[in-house]
Amino acid sequence: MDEINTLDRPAAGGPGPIRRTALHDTLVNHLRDMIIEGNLEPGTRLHEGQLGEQLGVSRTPLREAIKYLASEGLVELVPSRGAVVKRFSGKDVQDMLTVLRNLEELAGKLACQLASDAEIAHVRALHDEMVRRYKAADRLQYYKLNQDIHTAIVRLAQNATLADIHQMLQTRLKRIRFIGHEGPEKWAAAVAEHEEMISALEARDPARLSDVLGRHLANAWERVRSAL
Amino acid sequence: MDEINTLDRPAAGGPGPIRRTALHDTLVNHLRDMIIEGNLEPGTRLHEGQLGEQLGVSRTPLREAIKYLASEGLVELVPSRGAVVKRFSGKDVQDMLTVLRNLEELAGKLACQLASDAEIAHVRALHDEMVRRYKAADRLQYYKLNQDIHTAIVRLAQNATLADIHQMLQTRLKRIRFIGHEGPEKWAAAVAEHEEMISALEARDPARLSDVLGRHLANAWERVRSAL
DNA sequence: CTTTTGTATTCTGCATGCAGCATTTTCCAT
DNA sequence: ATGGAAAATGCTGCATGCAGAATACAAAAG
Repeated sequence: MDEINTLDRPAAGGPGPIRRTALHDTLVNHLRDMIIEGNLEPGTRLHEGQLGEQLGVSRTPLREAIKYLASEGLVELVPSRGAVVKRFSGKDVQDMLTVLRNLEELAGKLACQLASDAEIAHVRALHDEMVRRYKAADRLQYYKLNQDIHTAIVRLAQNATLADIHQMLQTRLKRIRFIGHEGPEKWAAAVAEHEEMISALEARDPARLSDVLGRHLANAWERVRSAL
Repeated sequence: MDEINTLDRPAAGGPGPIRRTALHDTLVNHLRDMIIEGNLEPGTRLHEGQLGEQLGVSRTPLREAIKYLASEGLVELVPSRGAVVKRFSGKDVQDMLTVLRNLEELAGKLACQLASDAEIAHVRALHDEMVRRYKAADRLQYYKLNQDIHTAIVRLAQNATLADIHQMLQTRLKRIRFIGHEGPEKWAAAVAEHEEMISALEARDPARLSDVLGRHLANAWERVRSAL
């Protein structure tokens, strides 16, 4: 049992006037996590009554959260039959990676012009930490830092729309990447690509950064395709 | 008074089992149109009671539609204060156009490989019709066909994600473009660019198509920037 | 006249109730 | 036993009700 309303209240007496997160946001995030982490598998029907009871909320805010996620593309609305967790085909994933690749290539170019030295240093720090996790074979933290780095580079482009869409695609793909467990040699290759990314960014070489980001995501498809 | 429930019922006795559009979809489309066409200006508060009465629906489905549009980025949710029509700054528009440009460049490349001759001919037909509207100085239909052509080209890329995101950005920008009334010479230039697009597509020249689509959208910024 | 404080109103957020559609179960005929 | 119709159940979709927050208003103090 994981009632959501309890998660909602922040520790009392915390410093500063912490604005209590609206239930809507909490619900959306919670459901999104459940989908990404596989607690709700693709094709699963989102049962309003049952889910609501499980989360400790009534159907109304739950339905609103579901509509929000539908617009995000994580669930599908079937008239008179509720909502189901969207299932992505192999081609869907390939299509998403194609777009993601193009967006990151753009972000790379922009980042080289717009990023400050401090920001680049921060990305380098993330990278170093990721390499440490890699050497420790800590897959979970490695994945997390990996995504953080991509997100960070995109943010350097200082384009809100770009960042939003990138985040959306990243979220949709998160579940897939969770599954795709590449072997040691491909993992090493991915780390090497990251190293090259950072160095291109530090050199502020847009063409090279864009190029390596593109290759990186092209390879990503190879890494996840086996998982369908 | 434009009650939405009446629009909902299709003409009785029509051929085939026409599935009645769910109210949710109807509401979303209606609100979207109201925002795009400027009936609801940026910054306007979406009053649940008032809007609901005006449209002839209760607050519940209306709230769900608003949440959907929020995820789409057309409205902004303010905790405990409802929803307001999102206002886009000049930089926001510029950012959106930057991303749109990149997406269309990608679509152009893919379209050249994947489109059938018949599909290309269809785009050409749209273009010819658009030119007729241009010569007739029918701005409204010209705009509509203009957007249709861009949408059609993106569809040729056969990438659902690409099409979805493109559609989303196109929608957000629709309102802005509605306002941006360029002078005769810029209008002529836009038509010329379109002509070049179609000819590059017919020649299946990815580099040229990508290039002209990019220039076209770079110029689009010039055309709307005055409207802020 | 401006600022502030207390009150009243309005609106949002969430829960619940009810009607209609979908699905499942039951029962009868073959 | 099997196919099918009809009842029964469960669920979604929408409307309404109620509590609490936000805002608007008004009166009083500076």
